[in-house]
Amino acid sequence: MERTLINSVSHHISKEVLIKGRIINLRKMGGISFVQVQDYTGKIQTVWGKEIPAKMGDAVEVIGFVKKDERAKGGYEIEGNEMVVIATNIEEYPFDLSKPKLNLQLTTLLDSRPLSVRHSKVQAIFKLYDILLEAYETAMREEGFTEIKTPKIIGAASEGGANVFKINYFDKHAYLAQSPQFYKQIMVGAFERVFEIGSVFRAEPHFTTRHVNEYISLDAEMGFINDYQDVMKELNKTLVKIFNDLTKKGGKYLKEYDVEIPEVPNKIPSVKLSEIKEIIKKKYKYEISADTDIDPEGERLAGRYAKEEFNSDFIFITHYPFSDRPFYTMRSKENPEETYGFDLIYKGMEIATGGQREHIYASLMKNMKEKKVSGKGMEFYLDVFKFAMPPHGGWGMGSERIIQQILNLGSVKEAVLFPRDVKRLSP
RNA sequence: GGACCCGUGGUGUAGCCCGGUUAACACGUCUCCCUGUCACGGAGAAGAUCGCCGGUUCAAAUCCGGUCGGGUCCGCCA
Repeated sequence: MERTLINSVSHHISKEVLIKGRIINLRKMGGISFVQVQDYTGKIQTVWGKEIPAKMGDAVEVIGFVKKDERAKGGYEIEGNEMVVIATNIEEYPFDLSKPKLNLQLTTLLDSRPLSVRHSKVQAIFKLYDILLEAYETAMREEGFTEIKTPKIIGAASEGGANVFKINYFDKHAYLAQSPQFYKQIMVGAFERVFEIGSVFRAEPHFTTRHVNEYISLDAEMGFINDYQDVMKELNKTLVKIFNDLTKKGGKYLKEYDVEIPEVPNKIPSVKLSEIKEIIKKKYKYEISADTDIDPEGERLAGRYAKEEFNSDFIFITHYPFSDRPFYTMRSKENPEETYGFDLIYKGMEIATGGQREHIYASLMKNMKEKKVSGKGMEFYLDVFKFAMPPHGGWGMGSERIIQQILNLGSVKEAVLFPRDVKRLSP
């Protein structure tokens, strides 16, 4: 007998079907029992008037008659005739999968990830993430971007910092890429518009709910731009598409977390860093010192300002000082202490960084000198600027942070299947 | 790197400040009852040397010291 997938059971009313899946709820009521079975397409209730050979969590095959019944969730159920246990638990589950909420400590949730991902509320996170990845890819392709994959084992740190993992590489040392920056810029010279969905590694010992040491960055880089605003417009357009898709295809997953996604504005408000500091000081009586970047509390307040003033969950902050940005950032023509670099704040948290890059070889050299970047090991990158690189820019966006913010997750680690942090290398 | 916080049955918590008979509650597990449950309901049972070591005390989950493990915020970032 052919297997029927649970989401198409309704097409087989009054017929006998075979379903396969996992028992995710089991209610014995005496003479009648209800067994909820889940496969990769959905859940359905099966009803039994006899003894059931399986227990909670078992993988089973069920043969039974499909009938419409308003008493069952979803309106359909299967009157079970035969149940075969395909695989059984030889140990007790460490927590109860049948409850709508798992109610676990983050540590427990992650330690038992192989089992906690079996809970539908946990699955919702990763189903939504799946939609996000597809949406980003589709949106970028529609805009003429070519998907690239760049090396994650590299010979020199792309941003000079000390925050790279050093690894052994045969008889040499190598580093794990903390960004595809150099490679995506190089590829602008070939394909003009490129994007990458890939892992980045950061060796920073942070202990927060918004950091992990390995995450998936949604990168893009585009050429022949007029200015940094072209980049922001493109990112804006991409976000509109992504969030539309998440709303359209992710409804049932969003519902698990009781959230709705408001529309992304067609023009996300944009404020200069120096201005937002003034606004936050005046409006919320919170002062950020003039010579530093905006701090997390400042970001939260910037998010609040965007909501109150523009009814937007998003806000761009532009013109970061050159001292805070990497050497390849294009400096402002009006004020060389400022750059054409921006951050994107979503619901009070930074989710993307981008900007226009310096494409003139001589200026790049000058900037490196000022920042005391040696350039050793990155000649392959620097030299490409001797060969007519067009004005260009791009962004890097934290994919897991988007999901964290959409679902209001307590930690970004909930949005990473097997997160890596200072303490966690397993599972 | 700086500051703060937490370790109690399988899970989530209470008790700790103000030391005192069988360490409490909820969920799960096991046994029994239940023909419309889906946070089912009812009756009963098992399950914890309170992270570890030492000290104070007649008496320590509780107070003190050490140690190990973990977390949060800040810095930095996505």
